[in-house]
Amino acid sequence: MTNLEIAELLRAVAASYQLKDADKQSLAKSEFGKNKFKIVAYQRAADAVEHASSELKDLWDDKKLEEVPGIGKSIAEHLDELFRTGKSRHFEEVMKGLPHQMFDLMKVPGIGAKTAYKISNKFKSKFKKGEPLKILEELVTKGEIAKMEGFGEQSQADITKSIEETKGRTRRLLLPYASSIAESIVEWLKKEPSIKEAVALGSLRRKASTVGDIDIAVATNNSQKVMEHFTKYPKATRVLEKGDTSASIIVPGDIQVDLMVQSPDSFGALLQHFTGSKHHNIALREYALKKGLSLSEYGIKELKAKSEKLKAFRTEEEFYKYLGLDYIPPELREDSGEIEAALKISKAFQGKPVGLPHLVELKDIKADLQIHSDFDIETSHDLGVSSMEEVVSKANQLGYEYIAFTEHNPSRSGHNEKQVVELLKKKREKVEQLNYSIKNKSTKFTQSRLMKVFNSLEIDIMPDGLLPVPDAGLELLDFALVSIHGSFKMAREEMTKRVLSALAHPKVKIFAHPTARKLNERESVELNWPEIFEFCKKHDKWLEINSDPMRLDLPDTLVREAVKSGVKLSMGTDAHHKDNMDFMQFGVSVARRGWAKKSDIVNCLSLSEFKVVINK
DNA sequence: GCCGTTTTCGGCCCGACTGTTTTCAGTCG
Repeated sequence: MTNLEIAELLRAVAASYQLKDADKQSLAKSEFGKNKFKIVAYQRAADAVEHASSELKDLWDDKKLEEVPGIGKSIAEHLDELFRTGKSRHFEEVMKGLPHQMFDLMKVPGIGAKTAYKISNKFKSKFKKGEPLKILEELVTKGEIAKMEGFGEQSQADITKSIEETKGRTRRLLLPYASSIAESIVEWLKKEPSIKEAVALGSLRRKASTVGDIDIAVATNNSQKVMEHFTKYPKATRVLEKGDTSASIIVPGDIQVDLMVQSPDSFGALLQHFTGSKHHNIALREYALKKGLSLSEYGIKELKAKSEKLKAFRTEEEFYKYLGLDYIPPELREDSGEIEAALKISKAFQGKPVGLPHLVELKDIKADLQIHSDFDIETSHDLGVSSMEEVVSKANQLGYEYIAFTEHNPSRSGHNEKQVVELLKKKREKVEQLNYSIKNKSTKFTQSRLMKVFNSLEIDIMPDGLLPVPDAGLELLDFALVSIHGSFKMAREEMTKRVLSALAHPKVKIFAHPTARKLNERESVELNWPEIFEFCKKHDKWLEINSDPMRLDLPDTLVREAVKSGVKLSMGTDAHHKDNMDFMQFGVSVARRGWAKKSDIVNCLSLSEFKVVINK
């Protein structure tokens, strides 16, 4: 079972408990609502599973299920049974008597447990044949839903539109795409004079690898006007909600855009609230409650004070400060220990330096360590389209001290070993020429800040762990990257062996895009990460953070693990065009989300420092 | 059902919006 399937199962269990609570007739009054927190617990567990960095099955193999926050003894036991026997008697017991189609209906926004139950129960026989969502579509088309008690024409129409939008919205948005949508909406908002500020928040501000919907906060003293203006966004295909302080629209691509407004005086609390994550906010509010404070998007309330006067904040910094916390950068707000770390008093806890890390920033980056030029060495995969000279000039603009050219290795079919070595000789000569020009500040490079171009190569890791380049070819390189480009589906231990065998070569320094995932397209390969980390640390190998927005690989959660293990990271844009070198910002966001500091990243070393570590 | 540097018992975030109700339940973020 995949993590997603398990998460769906846990949500189904949560929904079942919800219905049990609601079933007043079969329960004594004292029983009513007693599952309230169990429901929350199952929902939290579902979220945790969905966002887990490893396959749950692997964690189960290693007996580490309970290490996932949100999974305790009880759920771990049920999952254990599920993995061993293929089912859990407890889950089945809880869901007994409920039409299983209802859990499919709940995937439609606006349909929760109760609505789903009512519909699937009423049309039991119809749902028996065919796909639940198709049947639901038929029902709304025939006008059957509007006839039900508690429903009407409006709710039926909403369901119709939601089904349609669900179909269009199967993928999550990559960061650059989400940013551009948000930018154009912010631009539209700023045309309304009463808007003092408009900022995109949510997962976009936290720089999550993908974005589900777009959240925007506005500071204004005239929310009425803002609501009018926002819902008239020319590209909006539907207005989902429009209230006094918040509204939602749908834009092309079936993407939901949520807006919240607040007065400039209280804008800090709204920024904090709407940036999330949901789990960060819950944890923060629980922490505040213990101090007798209640948090919301409006500000902070003293619970004891009789007046319950609300304290307002202009900025987020003031908001966190009032709680006795250091400012928590948005990238860290995932409820994964950031609140504890931001607690000032804990800084000297047990003599260990805790506290928040000083996260790496884009300006700290002095190099790009994966770039593909158009220099043709008859590669196994796609060549770049910019010349080495164009890349060098772009690197100068970015203020880098050094870069590495990492074209793919010459294809193995079509070349014998001797030919491969010949091609690599050609490339080495070219790089040497380039370095000569840079060093002597030839006319093209008079302003050059860039001091060195490294001769590298991105080499396929063959299924047997061997490299398709002979030693005589590897000798020509300053260092090499290795990466997986085929045979992705391999058992974890076999895959681990494959990778370690390739990494073991002395010329190999970097494991590039280590999980080989492609967002929305391809899942990660399975690897024994603790073993990989241990090997890298022991042998001075580096894990790449590939900054291409469709990869972002290592993923943030694994970056965090790597950093904890003391493994060094290398940043590369994987640029196949000089303009793609701007992707570095996305890689830096991943590094920050993984709590990486400057010292964790080899690209932050100066050229002279880098020259030392590259030969270690 | 989960969780813990004021707790292994006794807590568990806080609010907005809508439709179909006459005062709230359901859903969402």
